[in-house]
Amino acid sequence: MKDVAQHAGVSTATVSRVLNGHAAPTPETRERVLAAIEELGYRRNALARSLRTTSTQTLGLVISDLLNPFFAEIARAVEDEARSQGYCVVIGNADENTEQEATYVRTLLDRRVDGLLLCPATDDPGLVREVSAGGVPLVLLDRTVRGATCPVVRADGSEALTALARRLVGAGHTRIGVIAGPPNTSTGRERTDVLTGSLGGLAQVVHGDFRQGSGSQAAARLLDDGVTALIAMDNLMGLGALGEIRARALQIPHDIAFAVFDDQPWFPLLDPPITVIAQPTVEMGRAAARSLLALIDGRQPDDVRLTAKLVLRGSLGEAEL
Amino acid sequence: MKDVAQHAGVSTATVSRVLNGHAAPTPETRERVLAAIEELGYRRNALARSLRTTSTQTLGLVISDLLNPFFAEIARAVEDEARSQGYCVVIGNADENTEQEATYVRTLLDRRVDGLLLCPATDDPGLVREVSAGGVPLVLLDRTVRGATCPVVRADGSEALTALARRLVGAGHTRIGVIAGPPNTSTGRERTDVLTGSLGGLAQVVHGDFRQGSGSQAAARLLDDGVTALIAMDNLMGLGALGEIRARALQIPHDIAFAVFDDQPWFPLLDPPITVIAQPTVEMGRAAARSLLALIDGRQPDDVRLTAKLVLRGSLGEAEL
DNA sequence: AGGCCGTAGTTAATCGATTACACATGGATG
DNA sequence: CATCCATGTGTAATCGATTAACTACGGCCT
Repeated sequence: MKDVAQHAGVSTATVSRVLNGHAAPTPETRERVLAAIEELGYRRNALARSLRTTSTQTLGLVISDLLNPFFAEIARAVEDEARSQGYCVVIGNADENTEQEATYVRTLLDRRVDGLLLCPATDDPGLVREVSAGGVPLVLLDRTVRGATCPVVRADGSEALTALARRLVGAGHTRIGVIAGPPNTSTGRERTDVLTGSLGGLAQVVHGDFRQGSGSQAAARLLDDGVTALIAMDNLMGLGALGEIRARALQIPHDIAFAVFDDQPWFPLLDPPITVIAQPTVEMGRAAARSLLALIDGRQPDDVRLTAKLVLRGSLGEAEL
Repeated sequence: MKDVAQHAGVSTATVSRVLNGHAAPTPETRERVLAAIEELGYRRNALARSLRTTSTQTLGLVISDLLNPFFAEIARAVEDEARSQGYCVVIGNADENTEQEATYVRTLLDRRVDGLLLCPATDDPGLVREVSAGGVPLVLLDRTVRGATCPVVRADGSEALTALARRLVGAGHTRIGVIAGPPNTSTGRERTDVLTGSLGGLAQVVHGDFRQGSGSQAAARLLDDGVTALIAMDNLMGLGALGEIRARALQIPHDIAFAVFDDQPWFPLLDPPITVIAQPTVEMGRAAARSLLALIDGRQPDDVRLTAKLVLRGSLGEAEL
């Protein structure tokens, strides 16, 4: 910057003013400065700027698993919204691992992100407290924690799940396998509670960890137990379950009715296409980013609760008639 | 930091020494400092540190499309490797868009990443030159640009593609539809050249843009033209093509032979399972991160060329006998 | 003419770290 | 006993920006 100033025959203060679009500089000086910048190929050091202004124009996003397309879509949406407001997003991948999650959150705080979006790996409020204590704006996304005091953005699947339950019961299923998420995550617990609640005593629950492997194992257990319907509580466990179903050469829906929480572009391509509960991922991501930016802005955004929708495609068989 | 120093009755220099594990401080002073840090909940400002040391311990990764699982896997691998060496990764999503790509690259440079991994959207060397001119370590990943002078990490599909071509020809296919990537990307061009080359005059090529929509459109065109085999040059276009095939109620492999470049976890679940050319995504990501770290370290890593493998699963029909 | 004001630009303090250099202390050496 | 060195710590310059406070200049009013 000193070089630019010298080159243009002004002081660094003037260069800074030009760069920040302040009122002061004459159009003529402005020109000279811009020319010097151009000529020297100068780019301002964002680190120094941030140090001085205590604003990085950066949001942190810590998600549970980058390989899960659900989170990838969310990340994408967050990024879009943030960029449109001049913010940049740093993504941290916690891998459904509490320790890695904490490490990432701390790294992001150390780098002074202006705000943090977190999809907590568990419902333990420890980490959230730590962030709040540091006074950094925080919004929870998809999942919440016990006694959360910050804004939360999530999808509500209750309606869709009860509708699904009603159909299964109506079609005469009496042994319904539920591949549930981890009970120490809000989404894992809530979805399962709603579904088993509406199924009365017909549900058989096995807990997985929101990953493919646990999906196949859970499916194997439940199929051994003789269930006639299988519901996976997220797309990765659904993928695992489908693998197990295929390995046993079972026909959907004839041998087994099947549905998944989370939609994926390839679900309609299966035969039959898979019935799902679709979450509005893009809207979730955008809403979360907006809430966080509002918070950074000093406003106090409300919680956002979007609704997930049951999409019937055929994998439930007669339950869809 | 001043507070910590005061609290421990030492100078900031000593605090800094403790923090950086320098030899100097007495075990006893060290203890006092650590206690003060603990008590005050002090966390050091990474911005200030980076400003002074001119090292951010951060790698930039600009990928073409976060929603493409191929890139998501790569990102994941890069991140793993980087973290294991104490580096953090900032991901930028270019969305197969040159302008957004340039914006992201510049943002990352402004934030003084220690090195940059780039999956270039086109083979235009402009942006690469700009980065090199700035003296920032750069490694290209998956794709290269014309006249690249920096290390490149990619997968070589030539062998797999010729093997695939041989099988198609051997099975008697005479009209083979190729859903190609954009000709201004190295992967788009090279894959297509190899395949059409080994197919003699039997190939019919339609160019897509590595996204789902273009895959369905290209498939529609080619199917209208009466091809008996369809090869998609990446997984998203493959997804689109499958949609079109399904919409027309065509049977694979009876009505149409089908294969895709890129593997995906759900390909084995289709009926029949889809034959693919699988790229070693994880190894690519790790290798790229390693190369970049070597470059940052002042070493001069070689280009890395891994091989993609043909995985036969049944969607080619008799071509697989 | 003298006082006042607005404008364009400069000087220098500051953000929070790192680190070269200076300094003090104490034990070993000639 | 003076000298020297090793060791642990403090002082202050520095990284590259922003910005409050100040100066210089010219015109306007009375």
